[in-house]
Amino acid sequence: MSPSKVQAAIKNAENSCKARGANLTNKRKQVLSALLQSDKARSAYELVDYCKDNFGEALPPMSVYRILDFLQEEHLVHKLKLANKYIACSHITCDHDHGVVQFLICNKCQIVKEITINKSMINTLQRDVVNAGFQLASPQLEINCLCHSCKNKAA
Amino acid sequence: MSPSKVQAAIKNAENSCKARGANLTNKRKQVLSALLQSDKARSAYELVDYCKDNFGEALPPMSVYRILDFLQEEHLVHKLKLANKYIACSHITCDHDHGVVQFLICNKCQIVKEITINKSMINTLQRDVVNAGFQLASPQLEINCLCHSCKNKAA
DNA sequence: GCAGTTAATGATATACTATATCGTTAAGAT
DNA sequence: ATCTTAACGATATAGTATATCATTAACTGC
Repeated sequence: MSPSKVQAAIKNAENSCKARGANLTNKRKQVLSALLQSDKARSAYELVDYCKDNFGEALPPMSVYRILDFLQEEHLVHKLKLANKYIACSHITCDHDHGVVQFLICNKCQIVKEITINKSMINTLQRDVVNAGFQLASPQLEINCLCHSCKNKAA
Repeated sequence: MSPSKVQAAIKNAENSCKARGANLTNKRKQVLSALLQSDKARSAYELVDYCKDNFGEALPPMSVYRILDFLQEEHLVHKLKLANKYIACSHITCDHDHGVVQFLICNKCQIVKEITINKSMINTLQRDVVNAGFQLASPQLEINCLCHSCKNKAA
């Protein structure tokens, strides 16, 4: 994402936090912008390194985890459990309705692609899940995939 | 699963391994039966404890991981990445066609429920994924859920 | 402004998940 | 019987995450 877009997204996030009575501090902004700048998901320890390299901040892992918790509570960041990595929520920069977004995660290189699928599909799935006595944690699924480039390498 | 069913499943697994030129050793059987006996997914270290308690075997973690790798290669065990835990593949005990099985994983208690969904749904998803330049690693999805019991506790 | 309180961060320890590597034992083949 | 490979043991270490207690910063009411 371009620097100006990152700045805009941070500004939006700041306002959204303020509206909820929360405080987007400098360090929290750093972690969020590290995720916004990245085209792929980052692990907590990668964020530690990133902040050290780019902001000169010796942010310890514990702080990064705390900040990630905060950002998740504010719905600014999402944890991909399939990869044990974190991404900035896409709605930060684009809030008009795109349908239902799903995460495709490459099992090899862990690049993440977000695709939109038909809403009725998720509704159907949701019904099946409820019939089984469960409920969806989120309409966004994490889907184990292989990306095109890794598929070619594997061949 | 009842002890007799576990025994039957182990027997099937043994034959399937033999047919593929692999060897289902005693320790591998122990790990597999630990998973078959469980109604929920188990972590590698839980399996270490289970084998110690139930078979008197001091199976070190490294061995359990090796055995899990083997069992996955033989398609007897599946790793749930959402939970970092392992389950016995359901087709071991029941091989007739049930449609497409999906894993519902409770984010709180990590109980796992397998449900069957309409095959056309997965086909549609698959098409979307391919259009995005990716491919599904498996038709079985891991789905972040909340189970009924944990939902009630939370309320 | 300042004491009291809460929010944020620092520091340290430790748990949990997983892999790398090298050595040893057991099983099967010629 | 030796050779070879598969299986397993032992140890070290990497990677992910949480618990806990101390300190600092920010905010509140007076």
